[in-house]
Amino acid sequence: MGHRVLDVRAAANRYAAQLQQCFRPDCVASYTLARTVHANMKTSGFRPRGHIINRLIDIYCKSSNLVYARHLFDDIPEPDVVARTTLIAAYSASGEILLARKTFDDTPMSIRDCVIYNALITGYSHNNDGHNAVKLFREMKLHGLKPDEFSFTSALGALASIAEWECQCQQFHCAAVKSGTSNITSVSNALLSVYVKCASSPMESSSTLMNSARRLFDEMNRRDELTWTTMIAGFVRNSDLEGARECLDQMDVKLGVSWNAMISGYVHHGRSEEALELFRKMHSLEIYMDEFALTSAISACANAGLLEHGKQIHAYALKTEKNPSPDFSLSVNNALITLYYRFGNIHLARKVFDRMPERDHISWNAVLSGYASSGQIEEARAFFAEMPERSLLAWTVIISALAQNGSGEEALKLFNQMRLEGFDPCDYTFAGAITSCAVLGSHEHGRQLHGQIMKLGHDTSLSVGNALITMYARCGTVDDSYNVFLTIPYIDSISWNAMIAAFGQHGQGSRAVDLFEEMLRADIVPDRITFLTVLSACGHAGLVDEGRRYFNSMQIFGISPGEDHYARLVDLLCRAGKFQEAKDVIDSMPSVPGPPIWEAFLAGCRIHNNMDLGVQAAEKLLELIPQHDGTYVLLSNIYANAGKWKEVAEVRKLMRERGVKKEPGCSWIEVESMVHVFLVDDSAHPEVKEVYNYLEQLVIKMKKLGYMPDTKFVLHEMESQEHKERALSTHSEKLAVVYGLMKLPQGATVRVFKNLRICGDCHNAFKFMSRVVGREIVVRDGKRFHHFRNEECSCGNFW
DNA sequence: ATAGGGTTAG
Repeated sequence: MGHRVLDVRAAANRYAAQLQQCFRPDCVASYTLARTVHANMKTSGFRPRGHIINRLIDIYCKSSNLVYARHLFDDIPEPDVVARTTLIAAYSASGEILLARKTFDDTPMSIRDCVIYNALITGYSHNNDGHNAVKLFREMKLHGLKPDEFSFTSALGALASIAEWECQCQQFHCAAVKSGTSNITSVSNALLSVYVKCASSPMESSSTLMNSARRLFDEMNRRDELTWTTMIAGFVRNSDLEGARECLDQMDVKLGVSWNAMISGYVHHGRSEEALELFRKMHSLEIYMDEFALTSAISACANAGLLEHGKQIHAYALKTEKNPSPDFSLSVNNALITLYYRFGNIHLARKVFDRMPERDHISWNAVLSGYASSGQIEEARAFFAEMPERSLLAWTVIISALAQNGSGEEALKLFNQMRLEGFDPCDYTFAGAITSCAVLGSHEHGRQLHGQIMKLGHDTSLSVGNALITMYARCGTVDDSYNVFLTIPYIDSISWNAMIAAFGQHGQGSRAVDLFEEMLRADIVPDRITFLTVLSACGHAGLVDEGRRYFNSMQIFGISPGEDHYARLVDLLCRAGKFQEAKDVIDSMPSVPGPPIWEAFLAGCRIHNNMDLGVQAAEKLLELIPQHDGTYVLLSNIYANAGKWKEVAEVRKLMRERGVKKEPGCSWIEVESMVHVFLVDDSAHPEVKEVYNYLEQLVIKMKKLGYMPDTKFVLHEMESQEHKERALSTHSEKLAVVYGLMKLPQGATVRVFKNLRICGDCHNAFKFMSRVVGREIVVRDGKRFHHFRNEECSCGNFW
């Protein structure tokens, strides 16, 4: 009997020693070893109990074999508090906070100790449930347990994630001092961390809290690497990069994370050069660079425009990836995707994405943004469809991308679908939807959205404001644009640009110029876009001298004119008939004039019926881009106006031979919204009638030539008439209506928005259109339907 | 048996 007890004891000691061996850095090896030891126990009939079974459970937990650990646990008749704590910690680490809680609740009060509380507090802290962590901290005191340094560190860690800090961090500080744990480094570190995190919260007064942190730091009698690192991160969070750098430089032994915190600080504040310099220093000191260092360095390259450096880091990352941890690739690869797509190399970005062993929503969003920002709308659409889960961001990106690429209808459809799927649009999403309305010229829809935006309080958003300015301008109510411009609290150069463009598009050149001058007086620095906008505004309003002057003033603002600026100047001069001067400008260009220049020149020739120069320009253009449909149209217009019908036919033949495709059709919603614009502007501009008369003859002429007119044709025909300039700036939408109606399917109904009445002039307009289209047009006005056919008009009640 | 630091997308 006594022998057997001794045998068992000896075996227990042997197994305990063997299990001790399992604790090695790599979990895999310890797990296999533990299984072997466990198997040996079974074969020799040894029943593990007490600390042996706890050890086993611990090893299984630490090697992510939770299920196995649970089986063992369930076999114990009365698991002690140690086994329970192990399990709670394991559940917490794998995010199973409810199971952790259940295990805790199953534990009898009598055996609960400080450690089991600590384990669950940590669990809540790791699972971002600060409230429950703090609640549990209080409960343990109520149960008569004295919180130790672990309790304080965990609870303080949790505190950083909740909002009502201001009183709590002081309270905790006092409690820690009272309990005598405050001079323990881990507690002070956690406290420091809470202070600096609170300081960076917008709700707190940052300087006070930062001072508390500093005082605590100075009073600490022992500081470890984490203390310094916390201070570095704290300074970085509060935008004091110099303070952070001082800390880093004072550290004798720098942790990897100390470098990382500093580097990411530099990246975050746009100081990419300094970030890369530190990164290089790390490299030369042969400090191991983990995925965070690599990620920050790569995004520094992306921000600083250093593609080659980024590629080098990529190569380095691949080299050191011999022993990849599962999430190594994730953040580094995400940064790489961003790097490549920002340089327009979406193919490389996609390659990185395709090779990733695992992807998160950031990877998906980055590639989607890559397609979107490079205008590859087809790819973006397909990619969006493939996405396993779509965040609000993904929706926003695809909606804005579609809108900016002219697919307003599809963008709005997606916007509605998104809301049906329960997403609440953010201001960026609304901006995308508003842009869609702008693209469609859908005034009513745009106004409805504006209403919703105001209700939800997004109307102070800059991006929404800028989108609204453009939308109202495109929909013909430039005064609404100006109202928005005056109302949004913060405006940037994009707002100014949008507003100047709005005036320009409406032929209000002098208002555009005035606003530009006001912008300069307000010390807003104009950018390339500003000048493009101002130059085209001058062009539409015939302000030749001003345009020339602004063009020459660009250098003062440190902007060298690009080809697009030259194109605007050429356009301006040619519209005014100053062909010689335009030619001189083209000759003075620093680069070889490309398509935009000749397009502007050709358009000018078209207006002034200058056939010789026009044909020259068109030849140059067709050499450069033989597939551009606009050139053929313009050229045939020039010939047609000179009565050279044979040449017109030749141009059209050439076009067919080369397979030049026609522009895409007009969709239903576009028609709907344009009719709206048409009706609004119609009453405001009585001279429209004159335009109709001309159009009517024009269409007849075109049909004689054997083809259906399209928008561009109509527009350019207009320009050759007396009222060309005015017409171009104010009537283009109305002409687009004609175009839209021509593309209407047979029997389609045009809906008119109910706050409009169909009155005299509109009747005439629709009558005219039905003649153009050569068939009946049905217009719905509230409940009433109007039928317009050739000459007469009939009216009836629908119900 | 339990604790504290850092990162990427519009």
